[in-house]
Amino acid sequence: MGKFNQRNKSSAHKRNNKKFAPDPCKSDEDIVKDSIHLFYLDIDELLTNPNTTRRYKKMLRTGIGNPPRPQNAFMLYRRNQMAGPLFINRAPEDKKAKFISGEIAGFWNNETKEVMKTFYALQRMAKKKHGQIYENYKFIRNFKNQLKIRKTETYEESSVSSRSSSTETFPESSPNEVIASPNSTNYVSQSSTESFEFDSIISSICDNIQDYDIIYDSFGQPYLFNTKTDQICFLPNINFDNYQTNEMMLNTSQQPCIIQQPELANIPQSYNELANTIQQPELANIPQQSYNELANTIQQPELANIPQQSYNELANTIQQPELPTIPQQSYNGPEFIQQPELVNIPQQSYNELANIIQQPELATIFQQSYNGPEFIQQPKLANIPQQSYNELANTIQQPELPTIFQQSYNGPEFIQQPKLANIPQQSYNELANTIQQPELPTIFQQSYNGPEFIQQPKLANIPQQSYNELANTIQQPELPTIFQQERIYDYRPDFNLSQQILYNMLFEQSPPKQDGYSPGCSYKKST
DNA sequence: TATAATGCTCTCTGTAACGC
DNA sequence: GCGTTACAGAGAGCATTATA
Repeated sequence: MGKFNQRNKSSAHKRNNKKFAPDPCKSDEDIVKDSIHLFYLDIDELLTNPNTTRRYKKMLRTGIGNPPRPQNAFMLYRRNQMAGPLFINRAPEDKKAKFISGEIAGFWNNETKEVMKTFYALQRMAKKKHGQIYENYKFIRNFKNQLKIRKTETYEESSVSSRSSSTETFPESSPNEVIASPNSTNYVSQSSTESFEFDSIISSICDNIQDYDIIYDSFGQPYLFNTKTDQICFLPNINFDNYQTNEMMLNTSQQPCIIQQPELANIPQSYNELANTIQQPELANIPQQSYNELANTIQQPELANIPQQSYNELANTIQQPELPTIPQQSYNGPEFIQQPELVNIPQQSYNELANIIQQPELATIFQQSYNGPEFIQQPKLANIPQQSYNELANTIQQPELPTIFQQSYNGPEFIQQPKLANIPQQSYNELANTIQQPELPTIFQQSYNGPEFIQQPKLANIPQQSYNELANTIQQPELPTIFQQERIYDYRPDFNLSQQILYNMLFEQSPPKQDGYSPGCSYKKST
């Protein structure tokens, strides 16, 4: 469509907008409710920006992105039409968007005033809902020249390191300085075959870690820099990308984060609040609604195949057929809220559970988990079917599983320690690789799912320390190990960022190796 | 004038597997 | 080692209207 036409239609829409202004005698909700227009999507679903879009998926992949704009009347109309029988069963060759858009535009322009009025009401409702989800959202236009700059920045970022989302990360390390360094006399080792030197350097780091920094050249290649001797060491044996999460967390916890990218200003507010709490603004960009897609993105199809709303299938996946006895709605979203008959958690049932799994000391933990203030203040969330936990305990014979599930409902720790919400969600990949227990990431994902997260952001705050403590209690040391790889709460305050990364690399269990970069990346590795 | 959604097509880039 | 080919993944473009 040409610019000229678009400008003409733009003026037409202004007329329409005035024509279909809010009705002072009727709310938008009533307008929609009274409409006889056929809706092929649930109204609530229609009003919500879909999570199947490319921008959403990109945000899942990169963790960076601004909230989508609220849908306008035509977009709502088009989306509804696309879900209708006229288009949904159409052959792929007839589904080209360029034709469909025109076709739907034709429908739109021929619609009655009543239908138009309905969709303008929906537009206002969508905007309202959008405002609830993304508080303080403000649309920031991305001009073409800015886009070009941003693309360049993105290219450089990707070629430098996926860890470094901004240049503020390492202001003390100028890439130019570093790239010249390998040619200098201070350069220690560049060949991966020089393992002896590498080992000796690592040994030196262990003894004097505070003398070292990590610096990067313009290709993103990390080097070890001895601040006392000014020596630079190439680190061929360490995949720094594995420590992305650690660095991100350290970076934001120890250094002020300056957001220069305009798109970051539009972080959904609900995530903003979370991020503010945990002092990790970049984590706010992680879409929390869909871990299936995340699993798809991270190329772990087996994770993606675990339906999050279904414990039956989960149980099948992990080959524990007895798990289907877990009432599924109790863990998930609106269904749970809409089933008021599931009331009153008998406290002793958790004692019994603990007894059954032969760890009486857990009884206390369980009771706390289910009796926090939220339980009292949010009675509808208390609707956890009770006998199910008994049945679960009777059947599963895996004490850690019920424990994990219950964590999802948050004990007092959660309320009293909101800052412990720092579960890096991008790290499910590494988590899944590490633990090799597909049910565990799935379980954790449950904790973040569903509308409750958006509507009740505090419910997302799973206290991670409690996992460690819990895991210690039940004598499953692998659990704290898993989480420790993903977070650093016990970082050394006397270390700077680089030293902390080194510290974690050297003294913590190495995360699984990953590909250096995925196909399609338009940058070359340094040689 | 970018962008909200959509699904297809095309282009670009990197990698692997070949043959020479 | 070099060139070619095939493949995969990512991203842009298209086409629409309304909006900031």
